[in-house]
Amino acid sequence: MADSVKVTLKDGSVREVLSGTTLAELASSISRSLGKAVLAAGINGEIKDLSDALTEDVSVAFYTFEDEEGRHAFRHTSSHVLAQAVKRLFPEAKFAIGPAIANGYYYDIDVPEPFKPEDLAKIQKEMEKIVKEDLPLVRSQVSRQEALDMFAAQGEIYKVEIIQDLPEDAVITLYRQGEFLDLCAGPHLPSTGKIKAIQLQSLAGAYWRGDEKRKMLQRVYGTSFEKKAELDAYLLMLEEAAKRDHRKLGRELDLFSIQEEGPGFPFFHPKGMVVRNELEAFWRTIHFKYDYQEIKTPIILHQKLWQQSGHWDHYRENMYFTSIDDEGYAVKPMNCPGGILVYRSQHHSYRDFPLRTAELGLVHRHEISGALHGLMRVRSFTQDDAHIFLLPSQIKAEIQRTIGLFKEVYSVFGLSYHAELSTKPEKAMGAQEIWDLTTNALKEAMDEIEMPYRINEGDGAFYGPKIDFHLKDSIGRTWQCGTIQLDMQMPEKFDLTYVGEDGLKHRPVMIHRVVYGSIERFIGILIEHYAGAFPVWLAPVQVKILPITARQAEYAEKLAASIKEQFVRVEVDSRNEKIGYKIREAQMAKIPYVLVVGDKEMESGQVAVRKRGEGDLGATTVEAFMRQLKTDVAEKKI
RNA sequence: GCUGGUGUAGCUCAAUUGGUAGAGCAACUGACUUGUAAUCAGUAGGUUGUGGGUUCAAUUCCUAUCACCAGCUCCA
Repeated sequence: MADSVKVTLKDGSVREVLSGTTLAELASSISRSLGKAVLAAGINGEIKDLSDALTEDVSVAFYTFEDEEGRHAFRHTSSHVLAQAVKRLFPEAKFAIGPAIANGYYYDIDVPEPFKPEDLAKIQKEMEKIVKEDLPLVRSQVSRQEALDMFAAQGEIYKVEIIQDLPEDAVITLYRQGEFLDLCAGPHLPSTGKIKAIQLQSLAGAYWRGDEKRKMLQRVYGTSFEKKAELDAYLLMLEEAAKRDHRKLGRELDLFSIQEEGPGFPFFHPKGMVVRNELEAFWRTIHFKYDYQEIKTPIILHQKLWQQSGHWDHYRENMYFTSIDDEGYAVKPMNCPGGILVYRSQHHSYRDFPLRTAELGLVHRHEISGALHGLMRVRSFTQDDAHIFLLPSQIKAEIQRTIGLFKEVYSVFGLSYHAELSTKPEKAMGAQEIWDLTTNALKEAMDEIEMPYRINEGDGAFYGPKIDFHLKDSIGRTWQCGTIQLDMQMPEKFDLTYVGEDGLKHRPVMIHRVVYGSIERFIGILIEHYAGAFPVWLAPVQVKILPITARQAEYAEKLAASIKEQFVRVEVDSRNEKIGYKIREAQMAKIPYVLVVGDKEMESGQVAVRKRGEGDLGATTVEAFMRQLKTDVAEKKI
């Protein structure tokens, strides 16, 4: 071992330190020069605990709260503080896992009595005490047997299970802070005192190991920041985000409702229906452009169809059934069998491929009550479905073409998304070779166009692998919207054929895909994305005319009539209210254009334009205003 | 479905230890005829989610049930 080692820092500077110097020691001097606390460190690109000692020449990067790595260590340590506080207050508590997550951390804890909301405040107080105690986090390494014995002796059955599941060669480390000891890989902060602002957020049940057959533990969610001001800003941001909640805006803007008489079955009100119809109109235009043909298939179909499709075996618990003339029927949970029957009603040639049939199909699924969520998760929804029949050789190109369509649609709304490739689930139909083939086809198609994606193991449809497109809601939860599913099972089940170049019958491949996903969910996403302020082309009311007094009422009505003639959604507010009041209402209704007309405008034949978000733009001619409006609509902007 | 929480007027919320419900906004009526985010006054509106129970008395306590909220599970 050398007496000194060279440490190369992120900025390229090199320091020479005594061998055995810990990262924490080095960090404190870095911390002073940076003017902020160092929370984590990476050696040669690998995250390390700050208590690690330097024994050879390395390059070191230090992370502060501004870095993902620093924040992660910060939150991770916070979760240990949470656990310690719980242990002090509830000595009989057993601990499962407590990771750092996107904006905070949680800990899953087994307590004899579920926590009450009041307990949160108590726990938080104890956490603040632990922070004040500024307990150092000390790492130690133990053998597997030592760890098992220790946790078994303490009755920490979950820790024992975690250790047992670790790979044979795993390095097992423990962290001690004061009287509290936890199994953990780290990294952690050097001491609890670094955490300045703590906020416990919520309580929830969570199954141990995410398995609904195992015990439900108590999950405590919290967040923490380096400064109180950062915490306050974050909480304020959450409050603002909550104002965008589509369930709240849906009621305030009178777009839709969900009533006790139909849980999970949304009602679309006139204003919501405008948005929906515009989305459908746009959908039809773009599908015309991409060479799709539209069909419509029945909502209720005979049970034997669902038995043949495999839905009876794989999806029955989510379906609604009925009987007609003593025969069993089911309400469709998916559109594919209908699309297949349309395909099968004719002979097909390879020359017609890819054959793209689209359907805005209303499906019903019995989702469990706890899963329902506004428009995002409902029991009755319209999928903007399409079934594409094609030759195996056309798969890659068609997948890429479909991804192109998706990108075009999402970009119109300025939505950001991420893609996931979902592979074979446990409850799957078909041979492994087919799954490998189709899964690889999807991978290849994406890799070739450099489409980034994650892999979601075991989450495919029962008939094939899929690419899912996830969009974010106002508080960052993601919802699957678009999906492209490759299917070689249904064509087999339904004995679908086409006549090939050789004059013989062959089996086509099938792609199922939705862009919006469900119109309902997509509208929910859009409401939150736009915070209810829809662009002009989608706005339920595009123009509101406000006469200042009753004198201009007639002029306003005439104006409205001429605007409406051009298929613009216009309303007049001729109530006897002050102009300020009417403007306030129009703004709160998030109407993009307000036209104020008083005596001046009436005499000159003009309108005073007030644009949402920009305020009073002054008077202009009706023609000039209409030109602007039409440009907005045509460009689908603003 | 599970764990916890919530349910009072159209909306947002009140109602001391149990003493049969109030406010603001919205609605309606009237006055005011108004120049860019709230004019004033008045009227009406509730079997307190629903069904049981305890009690002289229940919005309040107990119980069942429904719906909703957070999360888990499941999924577009």
